[in-house]
Amino acid sequence: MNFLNCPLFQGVTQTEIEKMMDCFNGKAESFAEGKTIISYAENSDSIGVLLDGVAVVRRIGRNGDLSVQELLVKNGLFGEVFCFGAAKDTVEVVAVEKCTVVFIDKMWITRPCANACGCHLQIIQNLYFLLSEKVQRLSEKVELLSKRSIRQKLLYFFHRQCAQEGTDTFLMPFPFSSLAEYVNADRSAMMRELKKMREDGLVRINGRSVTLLQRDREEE
Amino acid sequence: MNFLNCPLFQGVTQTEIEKMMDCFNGKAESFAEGKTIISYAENSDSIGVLLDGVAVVRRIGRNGDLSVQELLVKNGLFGEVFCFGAAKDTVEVVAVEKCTVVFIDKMWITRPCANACGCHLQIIQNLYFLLSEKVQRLSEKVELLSKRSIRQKLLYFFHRQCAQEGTDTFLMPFPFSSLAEYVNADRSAMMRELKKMREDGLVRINGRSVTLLQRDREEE
DNA sequence: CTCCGATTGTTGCAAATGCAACAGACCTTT
DNA sequence: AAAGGTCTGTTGCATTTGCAACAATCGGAG
Repeated sequence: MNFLNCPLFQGVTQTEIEKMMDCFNGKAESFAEGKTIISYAENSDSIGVLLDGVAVVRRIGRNGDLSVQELLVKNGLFGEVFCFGAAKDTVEVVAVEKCTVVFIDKMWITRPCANACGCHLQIIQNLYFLLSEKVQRLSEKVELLSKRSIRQKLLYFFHRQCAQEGTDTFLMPFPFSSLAEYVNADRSAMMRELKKMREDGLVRINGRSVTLLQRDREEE
Repeated sequence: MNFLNCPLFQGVTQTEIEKMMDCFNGKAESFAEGKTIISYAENSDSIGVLLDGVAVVRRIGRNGDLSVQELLVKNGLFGEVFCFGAAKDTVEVVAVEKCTVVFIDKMWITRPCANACGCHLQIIQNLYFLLSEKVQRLSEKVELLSKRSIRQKLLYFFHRQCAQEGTDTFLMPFPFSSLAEYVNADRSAMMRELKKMREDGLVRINGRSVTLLQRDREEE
């Protein structure tokens, strides 16, 4: 098992991690496709690391409505949110393909362990960092979704990509069809708007390369 | 200064807190209306507790676009998110009215202090808990905003309220006009939809009391 | 090369939504 | 009682968007 690329263990050496595994008696478990890895209802008592495979986090409301909350891939972390904050409804982590998982007991996180691992604090800090990142991602998405029109949503997204790159041009990280999902709009409607924006001289699009043409301000 | 109602210090006694204040040399500072309490750019080095007053957290993009991220009231916490996760753009906390604030250095949070306060860990845990809650609130909002129609957004909101209460009736916690903002729709459009929903026998509305009439399923 | 699937691009039409404008209800203050 | 504010409720109209259906392009597999 290689933990080095796992964000949760950033800054901790492989040997330290393996030593630590005793503390929270962590052993890798396997789950076949379709199996429920863990279910957070009331009794949420551990978080987990997905060492291999793909899984989804899905929320099940009391009324049976179901929604996919997150997609987990190799090295992904799950349960960090539901372990402490008491979720109102059930959250399940389900294997989409064969998965290998290590669970870490919640208790281990909240107290120094008997062995007084030096890296204990490091991991708590990592956890904190990962949560912060998640909050920021979500805030950003809320802001995007709060834009009233497709055009505003697109501009918001484009500006953000550009800011990240530092230039006024960027390469789409995924196909336009996925962008439509992301901004929560119908694909054809989005394409139509994209065309108008091109005609209005707001953007230039070449394949997956998008260039923002400065001259627009005040999209409040 | 009374810290007892402050979520960050939950589970810690008043005397302990005051003793702790030495550790992170926390002293209350005052800010007049309109003043910037703190600005998180690169150099984010402390979180803060709003002991009194009202403030807003706002994000300023590189392009100058500004958006209010959060409203802080008495006992509110700020900076927990930006302190560690490196924000891409600047975040400011600004006093809306006269504010009293205590800052806690980031260092104090990440390491055990010299005095080895017993409650240190408790506070880190509280912080973690608060972050989890925030993630859940945001996830919920993303889910709501991802509904394609006003009707679906309203149903989602109503179901959620009912689930919380445990009944099929609940009292609106704020005026309908605010609900419109929350679901990110035009108020009149929302009222129109609300009327249709009443006509379709989905809900019954009496003043601020809303009753969900079961018979609907599959709003996917 | 050829076929196939995924992606991009387009269009007509119906439905949903935003916008503006207004009226009545209710509450508090003067 | 009168006045002013906020909240609720309504409606016409223009615009935006979703939906369905289809054409064109591209890239890889055989």
